[in-house]
Amino acid sequence: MIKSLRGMNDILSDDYERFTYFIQTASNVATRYGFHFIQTPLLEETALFKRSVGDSSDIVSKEMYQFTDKGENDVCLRPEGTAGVVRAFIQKKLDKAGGIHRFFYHGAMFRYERPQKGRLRQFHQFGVESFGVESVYEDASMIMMVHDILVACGIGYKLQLNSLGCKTCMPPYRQELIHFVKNLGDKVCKDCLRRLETNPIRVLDCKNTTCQQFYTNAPKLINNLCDDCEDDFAKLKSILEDNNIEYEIDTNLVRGLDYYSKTAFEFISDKIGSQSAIAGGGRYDKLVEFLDGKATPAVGFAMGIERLLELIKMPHNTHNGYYIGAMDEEAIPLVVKLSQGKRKTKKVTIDYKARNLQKHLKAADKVNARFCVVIGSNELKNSTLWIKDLKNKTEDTIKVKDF
RNA sequence: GUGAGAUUAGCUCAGCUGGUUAGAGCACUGGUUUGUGGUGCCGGGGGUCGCGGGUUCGAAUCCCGUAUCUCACCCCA
Repeated sequence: MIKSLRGMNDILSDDYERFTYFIQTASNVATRYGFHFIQTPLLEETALFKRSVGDSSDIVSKEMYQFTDKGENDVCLRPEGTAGVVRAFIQKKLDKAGGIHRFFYHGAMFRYERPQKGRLRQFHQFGVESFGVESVYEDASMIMMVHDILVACGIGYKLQLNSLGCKTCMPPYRQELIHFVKNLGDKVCKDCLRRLETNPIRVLDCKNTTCQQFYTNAPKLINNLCDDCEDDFAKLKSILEDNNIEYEIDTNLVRGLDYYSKTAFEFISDKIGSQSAIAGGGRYDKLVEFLDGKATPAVGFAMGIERLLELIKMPHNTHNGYYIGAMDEEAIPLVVKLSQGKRKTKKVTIDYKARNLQKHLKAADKVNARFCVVIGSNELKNSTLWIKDLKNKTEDTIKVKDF
């Protein structure tokens, strides 16, 4: 038997219902915030991700589905959504056009990782990107949008907030931290030593308890922000408070992608295992310029759909549509004909075999039909239909032409 | 990439230290003799016990390998 590739799942029945319900709910919220749908290719030039996400990240250095296509192009399946949207934004010359451009997207992302709960090789994200707004109000608006989407889906969360600083305050801080950790020598774990080379800020988040003891006195970025970043962060907090969004400051929160600056946030859930991040995002003011566009401030977020599916509370499925069946072989053509008419407006399930009434009622139940219509010899003779409302438990016999 | 556990019917699982034709519940299907469901009764189909080797008179059961899943690390949404 041929099986799907590792970490690549089929989405069907209940999962698919929740999947589309989420996409629809999230899209509606994004639309109300003034965002427009954008679809970008699944396949992009590898260089796009190397430059935007950053060579140092695991995502780019070891998790990409990368290959050479028949035209000798170095390409890869997108591991995340932002880079493609930024590329499209620049390619369509919207950076030069100026003004504000707001997009949302959803689709498959690919990372060659070891699968576990909430982590797949092909997974789906819903995300938004906003270009041209420098104000921290937009950052707050992003967070409120995630809040609205999660609330609409009945999902509880915890919001963690941090500021990653900017070109002015981040690099000096990073040097200070590296210096601090290097002074500890080999007392810290080897993961931390590796992080020093790749993403030094990550050491603060190390789960090793002995490492944590050494880091209690480590310098914190939040105390080393420049005036501009400091002001924005304070403002962001007050906007969220004004709008009743609860948050906690997590000075160890780091975004794994190199392009983030200033606002960084993560929505987490304690109900889905160790892969607890259900949404993450922040500001990336330098990325457009970095990808050869005209400098444009930007902010965005992405949500992991598979992780959310476990948490979504769907509205209850109610009785809906018709079930039509026959108790006599000769009535089957009529069943088909009636269903074709009714299907112009309603959901109709039919059975091609003659069965007794009990079977039909059971089958109608099973497909969650509101009405069960049955044609027997009596009905056939009188040109009538027997129809039962399965919800209100009432029944009636009506003329075929009145159906 | 590292460590641990799992894999038996469509699903959830039982199957003792290796011993006849591998079981249950649910699901599916047929009947319940013209006529009332989601919640009755009686029957039926369905498994190369993840895959490949090995040990043995004999393997679902023991050993090795491999794949996948789960959990944790790592990473991140």
